[in-house]
Amino acid sequence: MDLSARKIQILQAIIDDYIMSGVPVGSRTISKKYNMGLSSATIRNEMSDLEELGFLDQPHISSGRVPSAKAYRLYVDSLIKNGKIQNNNSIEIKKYFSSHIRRIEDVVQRATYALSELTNYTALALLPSKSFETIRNIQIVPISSESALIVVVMYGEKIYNRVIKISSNIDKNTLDNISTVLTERLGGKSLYEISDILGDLINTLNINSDLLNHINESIDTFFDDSQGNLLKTVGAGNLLNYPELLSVDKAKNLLTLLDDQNEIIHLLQDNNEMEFTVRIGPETGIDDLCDCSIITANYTMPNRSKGTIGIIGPTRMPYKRILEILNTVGKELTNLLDE
Amino acid sequence: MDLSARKIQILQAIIDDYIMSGVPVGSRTISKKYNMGLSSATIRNEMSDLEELGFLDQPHISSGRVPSAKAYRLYVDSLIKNGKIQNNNSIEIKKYFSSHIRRIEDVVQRATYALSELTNYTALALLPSKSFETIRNIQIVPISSESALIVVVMYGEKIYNRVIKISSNIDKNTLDNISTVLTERLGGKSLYEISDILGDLINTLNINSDLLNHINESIDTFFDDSQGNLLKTVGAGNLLNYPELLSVDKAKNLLTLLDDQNEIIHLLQDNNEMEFTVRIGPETGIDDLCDCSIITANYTMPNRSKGTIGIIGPTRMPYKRILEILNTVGKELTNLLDE
DNA sequence: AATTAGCAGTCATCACTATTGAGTGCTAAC
DNA sequence: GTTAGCACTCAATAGTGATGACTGCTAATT
Repeated sequence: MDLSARKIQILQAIIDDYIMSGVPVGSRTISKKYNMGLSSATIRNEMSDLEELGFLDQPHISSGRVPSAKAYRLYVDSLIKNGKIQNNNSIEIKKYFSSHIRRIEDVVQRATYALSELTNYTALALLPSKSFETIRNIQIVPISSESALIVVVMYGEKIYNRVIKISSNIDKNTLDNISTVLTERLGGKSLYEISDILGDLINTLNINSDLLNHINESIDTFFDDSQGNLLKTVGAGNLLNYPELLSVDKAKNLLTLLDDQNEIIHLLQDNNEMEFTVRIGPETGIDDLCDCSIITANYTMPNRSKGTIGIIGPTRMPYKRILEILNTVGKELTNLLDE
Repeated sequence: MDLSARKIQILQAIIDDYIMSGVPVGSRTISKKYNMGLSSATIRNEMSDLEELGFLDQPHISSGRVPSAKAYRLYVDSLIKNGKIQNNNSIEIKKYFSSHIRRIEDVVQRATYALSELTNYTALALLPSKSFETIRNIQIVPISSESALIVVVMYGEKIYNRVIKISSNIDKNTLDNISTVLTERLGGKSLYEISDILGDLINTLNINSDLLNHINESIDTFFDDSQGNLLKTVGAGNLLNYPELLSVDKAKNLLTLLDDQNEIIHLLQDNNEMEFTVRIGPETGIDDLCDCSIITANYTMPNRSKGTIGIIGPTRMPYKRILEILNTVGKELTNLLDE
């Protein structure tokens, strides 16, 4: 199973050539272009071995060979292991941002545009998950005699709010007091924890249980917020740039997949803390993506919660370059959010 | 120039047939299928006239005829003028909404999904323009010794907020007072008007000008909010369903157009208060859309501001059905937002 | 034992051709 | 004014053969 140095060299040449040309590469091409002092016949034998080992595929019997997902995996792993992914300083990412953009959503949106333009692939971005957010401050603000606004400020500047009905006999002072208590009790907690705490509060304080229930219900609905906007997608048209995805059916399936954000979100969220996650073809676990790779990097918010940014493109992809771009954009994004 | 009843009848038949079949329709087809007691030769003569008048196009010299944009225009105008656009009660739109969705964005997003599924075209939605929103309530809430949250509640439940720095010597009461004054002075105004008013306030009151300036700056940035999310797009993949748009170049251009939201936004915003706006092919004014039609309807928010919802598809489109669906969805959307 | 040259065989691609059929315009007859 | 008939056009389709880039295999070479 262990590959000889020569096999690796040949495999590398095939990968390089195929990434550049996009057409199956034959033994003669390798023999001539990458002069390693071997005849095409020898290359042929080695290629035959490599195919048997699962690193090469042959679209049809008299065509050249194409790297398999396994080959790309080997290649990408060696890139990452050998620390070949540096910052690509030639990339001018700053120019995509204007200084007055503040909201997290907008910063991420811009980065996604940047990524799509820089790579010419479809860029994806996942906003930080709510499960990392913790509450900083809660304030109930009356807006009419019968309604109030509950504002929940999270660490990291994210803000949720809801209008709730209140009975008209609650005055501003009472609301202020309740706000103070809630901030004390719920500060530092995540949205997932507060339902229980509020339940306790209702039992122990035994006041305004109506109001607290309303608040509890409101906070429950925070989870619905921007569900549709959790995922940004830019450059879907770029999918049509690549002949291997160009069959109408494939392209349509991919576009439909992008519409149904849930599946993609799950995929992007599952990135076990790695700096990069590279999913090649079948590794994505989604049938429609069997000819695609998804490469993602994480960015970090000041409150340590993590979002994900990445691209989706054909498995034939200049992985080194893309990883460098992603590295650069991810770091820059983290920096921007730090301000 | 005025068309005989017979010409109109024949034109109608051609439009109907072409909308259904998608292939250029010939004289014999009309003569046989729509038995109006005329031979194909007569139809041929009439078709020749209709072509000269600009209602029909001929893809090539020996093919059948295809309705021109002008023909569709005539058809659509007659549909609308004769009040043929009813609610299509067979359309189950309610099932697309679950009851706990509250935020405007999410309701509209759902409606957009619904529209895309019902029509099998690409659905677009434009959120109501900020210029219609008016301020209901302003509240400044301290969140730490050096920062406060300014919350601006608009009529129609939209809420803006920003974190601003405050000097630590401003206490909660002062903030409350300022909030009250601001609400009094700015209530009922639109975001566009307040800069001047705040300027006046700074001059006349001559207190806390620092804070008021901060607030002014913050409110200025409201205009940046969700600029990227003003436009919803669902079902881009549906563009690939229609052979007339299927050339790779065309499809790519369309997808790129959808990415660059500004152009579409302008198009959708320009709908001069009509119940429906139908733009056929060249009428869109966008080159890439010369084979597409855009049909939009308005929906109304409780605060009377208007958003737009619509679809984009090939010029060959069952206009009657689509207009009915749009009518139904638009009305339903207005109802939902009313609650 | 590894490498290479040579050769037969496979297969996608492309250009070319012929065929088919839907559709037109025109003219003469009804 | 309407229709029948006919010559003509043209897109679409299928079939053909040539081309060229491959491979796998075998026998010769190093």
